[in-house]
Amino acid sequence: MNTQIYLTENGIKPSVQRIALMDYLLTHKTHPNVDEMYEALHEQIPTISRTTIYNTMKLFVKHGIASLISIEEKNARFDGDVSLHGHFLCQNCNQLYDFHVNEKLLNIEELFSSLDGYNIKDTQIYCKGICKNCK
Amino acid sequence: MNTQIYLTENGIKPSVQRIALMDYLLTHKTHPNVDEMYEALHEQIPTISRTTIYNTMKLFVKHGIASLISIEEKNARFDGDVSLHGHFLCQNCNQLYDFHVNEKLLNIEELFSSLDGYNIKDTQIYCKGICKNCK
DNA sequence: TACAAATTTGTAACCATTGCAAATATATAA
DNA sequence: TTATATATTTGCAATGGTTACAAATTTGTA
Repeated sequence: MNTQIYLTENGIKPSVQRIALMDYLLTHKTHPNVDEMYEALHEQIPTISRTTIYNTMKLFVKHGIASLISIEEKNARFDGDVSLHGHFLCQNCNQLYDFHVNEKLLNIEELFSSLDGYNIKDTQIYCKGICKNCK
Repeated sequence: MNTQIYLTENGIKPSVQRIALMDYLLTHKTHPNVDEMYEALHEQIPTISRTTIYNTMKLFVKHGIASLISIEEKNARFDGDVSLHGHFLCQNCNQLYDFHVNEKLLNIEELFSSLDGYNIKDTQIYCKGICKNCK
């Protein structure tokens, strides 16, 4: 799917920087932080600034085409996959894994039965512990 | 239940500051941040410092008797209720609500079926949106 | 081409959190 | 009790991720 069209369809005017950032998110499932995106895009867009990345991520999150992952204390991470899935942070190797959430539990109404009448815009499921490789 | 015994049973040497902080967490379900705890305890313990609160919260979290809630970008919040439940942040009034998670879904194995072999120490479920009062 | 609006950029500030060493409190041994 | 070692607390300085802001650049439009 064309990234430029994807941005436009989601109400975001495409620019060189925005396209490059969304491309990066969609092709790197590493949940990058701002510094990692800066280092990665610096070569192809030498003038890119961290402020632009912060602004763009905020814009993406507002329009629902990126998720803010706040599982790490220090850094915000971002994910271009906005389908409901969980994130597991290994407290030993610091790697961040996606994990699948059983489809039959995706029914938010049932899972969060006490939130009737609340307008839920974003759901995040975080786990911390030790991963298989580090055990 | 006596807070001093509760700390001891969880491997934490009780001190005036630690007891006061755990007492505060257990009697105030407001998910306070460090500043709020500092302001609240300053009167009864005039010498208390923010560093002590940070250190103590880290200790509580490590021993599993408090949860770190990182749903807000700026501030860390803490919860003395470590049973699995969700947190909802209203993006309008900024209030943080607890919400009940259906008991039959508490089976982590089923919910997180793809995390077999991982040692899960902490699970957090966050939602953001607009609360009933603000709609 | 000229002008207006939107976007990007760099720098300075902000501020929550941590590092660190001195001060204080607590536990232990003689 | 007194002396000594250990643990805890404290205040201040430093860190570093994020944001504010205004200038510079790019884009859209007439």
